[in-house]
Amino acid sequence: MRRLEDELTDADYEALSNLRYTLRRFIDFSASAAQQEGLPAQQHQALLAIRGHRGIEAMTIGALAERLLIAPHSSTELVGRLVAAGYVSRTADLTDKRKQTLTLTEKADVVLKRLTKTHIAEIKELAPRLINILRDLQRDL
Amino acid sequence: MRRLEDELTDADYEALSNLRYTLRRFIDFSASAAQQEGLPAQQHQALLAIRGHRGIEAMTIGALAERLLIAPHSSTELVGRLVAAGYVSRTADLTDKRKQTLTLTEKADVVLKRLTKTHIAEIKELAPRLINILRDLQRDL
DNA sequence: GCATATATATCGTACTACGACATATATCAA
DNA sequence: TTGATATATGTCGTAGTACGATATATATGC
Repeated sequence: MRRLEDELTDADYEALSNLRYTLRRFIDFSASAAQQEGLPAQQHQALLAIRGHRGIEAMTIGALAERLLIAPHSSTELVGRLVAAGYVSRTADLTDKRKQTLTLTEKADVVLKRLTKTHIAEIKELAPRLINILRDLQRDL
Repeated sequence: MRRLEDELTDADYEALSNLRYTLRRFIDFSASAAQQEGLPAQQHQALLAIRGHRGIEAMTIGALAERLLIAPHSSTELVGRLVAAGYVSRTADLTDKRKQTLTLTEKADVVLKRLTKTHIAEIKELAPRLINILRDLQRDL
């Protein structure tokens, strides 16, 4: 379905712009929902990453950094804020004392549960639209 | 397919966490690509929004703000940076002198074209994975 | 032709990630 | 073991960007 010349059409730019707009709206929705619960967006995502972490080993500062695509020392700071706000407890790993294992507090569980329900509902609305945009872009190039 | 209780399972958190991770990777890819071209991520997205803008009327500061979901005066500042860097020209609208119409410079066209090609290629890779994650989440709740 | 609304602009502030650097613990080779 | 190097986390100052508060110019409606 791709045209022979590898030039871009107005429709290509428009489709990509629409994708960004759709993503932005989701991110904006998410940030607002988190803010209403008193959580900055990054802290919410950290909680989700910790809660959603699957694996034998517990979540650590470094693993969180990888999951959030931030530098390890940025993860340290983020966790510092979460601990200060009472959302996360941090204890030294028994087998490797350099590592800090992270656990959600009851307070975090409650808030995250509410937020997750809201988000899944929002995604139910968003997904069809997003899938269409992605299909359009896939068809191209 | 929803369970009777409206409780969330570990798999729900994990799926949502995976979605965020996937989105982050795309955003990170995009920011890196833009940075390589010397553009901060927000400036890249502004250029895309201007170029991808469809409609009879030209893009303005206010319309850009709406499209990027930022406050009008943040749009002013963003455009200020773009003009300073030679990516955008700003001229007063003839019919409404309050408005500033925005146009991409040749420099911006060249850079944005390269970035857009790269992005469409990346989306071709990303889309199937993202669509699967979205489908999983849709099935739920 | 005044009152109000709209569009854009300016300036100081706050938040957060980063770079540079530091410390503690592990690991590995000799 | 010991020492060298790597890994994990932590600290502090800096920079970038969006915002709030506020200001100005132009439109619009009565």
